[in-house]
Amino acid sequence: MTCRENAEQKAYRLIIHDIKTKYQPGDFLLERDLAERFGVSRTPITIALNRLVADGVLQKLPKKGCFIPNLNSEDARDAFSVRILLESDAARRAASEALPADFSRLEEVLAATEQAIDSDDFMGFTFCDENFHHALVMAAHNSYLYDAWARIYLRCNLYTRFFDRMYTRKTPLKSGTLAEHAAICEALRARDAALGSERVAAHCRDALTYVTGLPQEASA
Amino acid sequence: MTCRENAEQKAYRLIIHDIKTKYQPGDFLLERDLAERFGVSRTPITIALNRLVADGVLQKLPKKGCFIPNLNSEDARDAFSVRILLESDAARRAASEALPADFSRLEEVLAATEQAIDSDDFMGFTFCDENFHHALVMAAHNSYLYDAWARIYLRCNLYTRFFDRMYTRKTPLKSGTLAEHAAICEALRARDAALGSERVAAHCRDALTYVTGLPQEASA
DNA sequence: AAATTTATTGATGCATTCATTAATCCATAA
DNA sequence: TTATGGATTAATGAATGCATCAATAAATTT
Repeated sequence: MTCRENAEQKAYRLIIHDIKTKYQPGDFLLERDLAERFGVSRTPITIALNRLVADGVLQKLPKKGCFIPNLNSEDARDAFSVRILLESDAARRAASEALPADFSRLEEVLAATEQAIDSDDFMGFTFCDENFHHALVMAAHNSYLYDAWARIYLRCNLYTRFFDRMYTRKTPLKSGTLAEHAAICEALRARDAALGSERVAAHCRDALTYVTGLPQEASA
Repeated sequence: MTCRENAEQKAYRLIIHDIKTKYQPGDFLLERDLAERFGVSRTPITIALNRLVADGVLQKLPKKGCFIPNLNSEDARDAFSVRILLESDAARRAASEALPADFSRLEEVLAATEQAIDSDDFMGFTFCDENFHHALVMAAHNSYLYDAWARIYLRCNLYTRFFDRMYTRKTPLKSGTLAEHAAICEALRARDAALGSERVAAHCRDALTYVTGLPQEASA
């Protein structure tokens, strides 16, 4: 059991949170600043930043530091195409591999999503959305697939968050998302691999459209 | 330009080399030992080890350290299935996206492979084999796809190396590999996405068979 | 005045030191 | 003989200090 949280793990988690909510493309993340704000020394910050560079979330210049990369719509398409490839394949596998516990988890998340929508809780909705996709890919029961997917999903997610903030959307909490999630779940329960993977692919394409179907080109 | 190599980058590179040639599943990698042998302090070693844990190459126990995970044939199948998914998709994209420079690079590697086989140079052959697959995925011109692929390829490669060493193979340097690589290249030149991706998938399945088609179950 | 050189500043890169903790060994008692 | 408990050891976890380098500002030269 990995019970207590490391300083490095804490730093990793908090930095991701800051990236999602505080920083924007082009910003440099200063080690000393992060260390002071998180109440740790520079060492665990350095380690966490290097992990994020390896994750592709940050870029790094020697002796200059780590920064949020500038992203264009071509990047978004490339990233989402990999996510679609992995996540639709996960659905294909989940259709045959998912266990009762996986379905329970998926429907637990669906219920929480519904509740977040009812309470008009945007943060809660976003959290549930992420949880659903994680639960979906975990239901494929392939840890290598999950690892690869989780990385690209994190990067895709950052795009979405940046665009959300750029246009200050507190989206209408579209119940469309919930319906699509439920439809995916239904296909998996029916053990229909082709339908499940196609519904996931379509759902991810929607997410890409949500990101790129906007006036953008904000960066170089 | 990222010209000179970092202590951390050096550590990362040398640790991977040691994993491929020196350590075996179950072994713990001691930071002090690595630091002394590489002539650096513990700090860059710690960072490199954490990257390798994030890569999935190593596992980590709190206050115990990093070790080579024990792998079974189910792991190998799961890992290779992800590699097949990504690499065959890369071939599909490369069929339409590859530029003249990409074909030049691929054929340069093919020539080097032939030379390594002629000189009965096992190390050189292995190096060329890796280079071909890297060049292939790079020809897809999707950096996100390349990142995801490179990670899973590294892990698959480690399996192969471990089994090579476990059975002390200095394989006959099968020209079969070269022929398959050439056939893949040919399909890409013909801009035949379906044929290219199928040939890549078959080639990767062969690699999986090479790893799992052996008396094994050597570990828990 | 413009350009080039130099000094200052502030950041990362890395080594070192201290703290923490898990495993081992050994002595002692049941 | 076996189990238990404390001391020891050796490893990671984390903080600090120093070196290095890049960017900026200032000063000097052309």
